[in-house]
Amino acid sequence: MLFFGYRDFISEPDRILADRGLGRAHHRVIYFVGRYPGATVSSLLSILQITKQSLSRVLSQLVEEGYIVQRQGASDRRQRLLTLTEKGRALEEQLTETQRQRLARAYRQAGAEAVEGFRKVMLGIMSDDEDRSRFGATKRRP
Amino acid sequence: MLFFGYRDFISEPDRILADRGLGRAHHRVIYFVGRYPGATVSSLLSILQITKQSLSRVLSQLVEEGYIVQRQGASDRRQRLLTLTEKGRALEEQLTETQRQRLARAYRQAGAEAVEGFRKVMLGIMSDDEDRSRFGATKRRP
DNA sequence: AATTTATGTCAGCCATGTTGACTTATATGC
DNA sequence: GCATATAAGTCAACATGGCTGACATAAATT
Repeated sequence: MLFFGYRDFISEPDRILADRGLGRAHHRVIYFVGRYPGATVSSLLSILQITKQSLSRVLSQLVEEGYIVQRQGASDRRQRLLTLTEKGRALEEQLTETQRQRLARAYRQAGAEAVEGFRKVMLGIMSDDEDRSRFGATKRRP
Repeated sequence: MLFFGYRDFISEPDRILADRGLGRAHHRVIYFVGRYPGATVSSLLSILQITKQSLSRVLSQLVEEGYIVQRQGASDRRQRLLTLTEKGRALEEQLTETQRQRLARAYRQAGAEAVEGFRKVMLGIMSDDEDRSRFGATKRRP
C-alpha cells in the first residue's frame, strides 16, 4: 500500500516539475524550505538524509532559477538561511494543491476517524523520534 | 508523512539487499513474484509501471543469480511465468520480516481501528481502481 | 592561534528510471 | 493459411538523483 500510495501521491507533482526541468528532489527541497522558512543547509541535510553534494545539485539549481534565496545568518554568518521567493512560493502552492486535493478526497471518503488512524500508523512506521517529532508526536513507547 | 514513512519502511530491506548487490528494484520484483506466483512479465510491468527494459535489467539478474525461475506458460507458450526459488523465497521472507515487524509495532501502538483508518486513507490516496482492487477494495465513489 | 563547523565544489561512480529501434516466438483473426 | 497482434527480449543512449573522496573557504569556538 505504501508503494502504490507513495507512487500515486507524487505522480502529479512529478509531471508539473518535469515541465520545468525539475525533479522530485527539487520538490522535496521546495517543500521543506516552504515549511521551514529560514532553514539552514544542514537542517535540510538532516531532514532529507542525503549528502550535501546531492543537495547542492538541486539547491543551486533552485537558487539559480530564482525559486529560493539564500541570506547570511544573523547570529552565525556561516549559515545560509533559505527562503522561497515569490516564484518558489507559487510553485510550492501549485505542487501542494494537487496533493492537498488528493488528500482531501481520501479524507472525505475515509472520515476524520480514519485520518487519525492513518496518522497514528504512519508515525508508528517511522524509525526515529526525530522524524515523528516533526508531526508533533509524543515519544514512542519502546 | 508519506515521505518519512516510506523512506523508513524500505531502509532495512535496502541494507539487506545492498549486502547482496541488489537494490530496491529487485525487492519489488521479488515481492510481487512472491505475492503472485506464476506472474507473467507483462503483469509485473503493469503493476510496477516501469518499462520492460528497466524490468529486464533487474529480472535477468534475479534469474541469473537463482532467485527466480521462469517457465513457459501452459496455455500461452510466449509467456514466462515467474516463480521464486527456495533462495528467492528465503530472501523474500527475510525482507518482509523486517517490514512485518515494523508494521506489527505500528499496529500494536495504534490499534485495530487505526489500522482500518490507515487502509482507508491509503486506498483513497491511490489514483486507480486498478491499484485499489489489489487490496480487495470496492470501487471508489466519484 | 588552533581547531571545529557550515557550506561549497570538483570528479567520478552506481542504481534505476527513460526513449527508440529491432528481433523472435507464438497466438489469433479473417 | 496468411497477416497481424502480442509476449518477451535486446542493444544503445540518456537523465535523475543517490553515493564516496578530496579539498577549499569563511566564520565560530576553544
